[in-house]
Amino acid sequence: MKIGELAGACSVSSQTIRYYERRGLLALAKRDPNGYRSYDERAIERVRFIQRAQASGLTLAEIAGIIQVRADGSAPCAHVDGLLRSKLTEVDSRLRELRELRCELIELLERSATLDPADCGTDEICHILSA
Amino acid sequence: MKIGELAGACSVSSQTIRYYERRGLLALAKRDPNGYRSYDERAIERVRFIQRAQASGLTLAEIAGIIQVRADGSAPCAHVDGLLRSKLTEVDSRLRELRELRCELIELLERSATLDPADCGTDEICHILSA
DNA sequence: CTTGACCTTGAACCATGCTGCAAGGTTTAC
DNA sequence: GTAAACCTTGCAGCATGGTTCAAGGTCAAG
Repeated sequence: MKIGELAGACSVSSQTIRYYERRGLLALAKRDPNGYRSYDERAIERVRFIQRAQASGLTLAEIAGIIQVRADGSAPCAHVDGLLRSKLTEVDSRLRELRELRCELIELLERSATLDPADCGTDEICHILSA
Repeated sequence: MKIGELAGACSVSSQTIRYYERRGLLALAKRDPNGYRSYDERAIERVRFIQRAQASGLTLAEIAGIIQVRADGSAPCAHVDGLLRSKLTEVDSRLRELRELRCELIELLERSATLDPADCGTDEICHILSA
């Protein structure tokens, strides 16, 4: 399987595959006599793993870390569990921030609805966003 | 008022002030005979405006756009209202995404709690994140 | 035998909001 | 008079997850 076929099977670009290899997410590929990278079915599974991990909010660096633990011979379960927990904490605090931001935006929009643009003085930028 | 004083008054660095100038968020400052930038009180108000707009989730590019409308002589209220509305839409969809991600993380963590690391086969990276 | 589609490498570029550095000039305090 | 603390400029770098480019090699179809 050449790089383009692997990429197509996983709906990413060939460049992305090479990028994953550089980042240590994919092992150095075997090469055909012409120098082309050659992959087997397990490479598809590996890319899918990366995609599932990304969908769980893990960064490529974190995913590379998981793969490294496995490569070192241990089950990365405890490590993964820890990552998922801290990711949950991050998501929760980001959710709090966004909810606050949402409130702020609603307030500003209500204010905007009651203000007349004609009253927006030239000595300020815009009274909707004034102090 | 020199750049460091303005920066201190707004709790940002001098570099940030220069950066805002380069980005078109602050007008080119008047210069003292020695070449130092010289600001008046209104510069403080301007930086505070930028900070409030940022706290509302607007990007520096969007804030520069607002300032440009004002510089062109019009009240930017309608423009600001539009930006705030689209920002609310963005925040709402980001909230949806994060809530989904949170569910996904909870499910994975429940799964993690029921799986035994000893069952995590070497033919996969980690069964917590398997298909 | 040429055209087009694929493959190779390394490096630069994208957005975002700054921050840091180098190499100098100025001002203030002692 | 000298050292610290400010100011100037321009340019490079950070993190993130890729994308794009340049300049070439390989392969299959017609």
